[in-house]
Amino acid sequence: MRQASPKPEGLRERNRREKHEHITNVSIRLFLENGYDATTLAEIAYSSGISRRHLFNYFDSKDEILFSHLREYYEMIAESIARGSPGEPAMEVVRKAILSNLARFDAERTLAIAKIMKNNTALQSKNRANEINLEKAILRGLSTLWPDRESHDRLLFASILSSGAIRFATHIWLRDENEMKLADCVADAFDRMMFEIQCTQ
Amino acid sequence: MRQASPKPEGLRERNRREKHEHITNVSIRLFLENGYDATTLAEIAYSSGISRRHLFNYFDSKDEILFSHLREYYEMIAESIARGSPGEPAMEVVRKAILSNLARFDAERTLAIAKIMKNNTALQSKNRANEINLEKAILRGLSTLWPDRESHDRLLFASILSSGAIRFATHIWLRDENEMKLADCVADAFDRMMFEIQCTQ
DNA sequence: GGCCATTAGTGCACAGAGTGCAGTTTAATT
DNA sequence: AATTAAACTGCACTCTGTGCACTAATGGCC
Repeated sequence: MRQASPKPEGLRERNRREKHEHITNVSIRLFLENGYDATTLAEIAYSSGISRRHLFNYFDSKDEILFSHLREYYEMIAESIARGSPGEPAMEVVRKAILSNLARFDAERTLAIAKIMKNNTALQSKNRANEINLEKAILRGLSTLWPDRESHDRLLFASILSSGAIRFATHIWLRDENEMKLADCVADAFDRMMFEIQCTQ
Repeated sequence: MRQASPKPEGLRERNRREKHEHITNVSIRLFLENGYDATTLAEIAYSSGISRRHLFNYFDSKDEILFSHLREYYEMIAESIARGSPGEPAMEVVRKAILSNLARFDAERTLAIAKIMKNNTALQSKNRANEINLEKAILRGLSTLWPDRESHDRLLFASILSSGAIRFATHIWLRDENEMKLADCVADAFDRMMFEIQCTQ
């Protein structure tokens, strides 16, 4: 182990992270006020106090402003899965990883983004496209835990089912807003699937 | 019943369909030759013998050129599911609908498009986003078959699982190109899921 | 402190996707 | 033949995203 992982985080790194956060917040506010399509990158840049050109040093695209915060969350999931117990069924490992990382899930921001996506089918599609990254992260984690090549298809299958369960849970959670806690929705969705599936490992 | 459904298909309608097909073929050829990103709509229009502006009377966007042919296929699936037997488990109805419509699935075009998407992650994402339409179509079909509101969540769950199985099947089929028939891949994927799932209906 | 490499940040010009609009041509209907 | 709707074109425009050349700020190092 080389120097563990704390990393002192330099001033520059911190500034960057904070500005990244700032731009995201400004953007979400503008999206909520005027709609996603009607908000141009020029406006976002102006309201954030930077040049339009410089936006692309923080986000690769307009969509990324909404979805990039999920990237590190997905990465955490992958790592958490990789640290799971190989004796358990794959789905159970994923379930535990999701539930144990739920505290780090930014529910408030997700709710705001869901509001922005409402009535914008193009954005919903992009959101869906982004979910492929969750599935890939799950698969990556599972493949680390069970590196043998012959189990790859089984793990792919498990990652598809898992991300399906998560999507189902999120859907219920967003629909019955505030009626259920996200953790319960996720637990229910996995329960439902685990109950119906005889996970033969 | 008013006039049934045969519809004589007027000359105009037919011309439109043929031109639609023609543009698609031209585009796929260009995409294969020069890549998706490097092929502009202006080139496609020129090679198709129409104006760039007029392309948008056939396709809403560049992506649509690749994905629109799936639209009517998905619609067939939905109708086929809606005609299923309500006594069977939902997953079984979907499985039968997929398998019985497989002859109408344009495998050749799908292979070409898969080739185009290879090494283009943005396009893969868009492809993934498009799959939400299959899931919606499945859910639509199932909801027609079981219109009672209280089973909606169960049907949503089934549509997520089904489209997951289809995606798994397609993945295997594309990976082991020509090694297995698509029908077998689909059957296997559903078998696998139906075997592992105790479909309690 | 002063030098230096790196990173933050700007401005400009450009390409390509997609839209609105005003207009012309073509084809089906009566 | 006249009418009407659809096919089709051209133009000007907006917005996203990129390449490039450039300046400003910052951290490390002597």
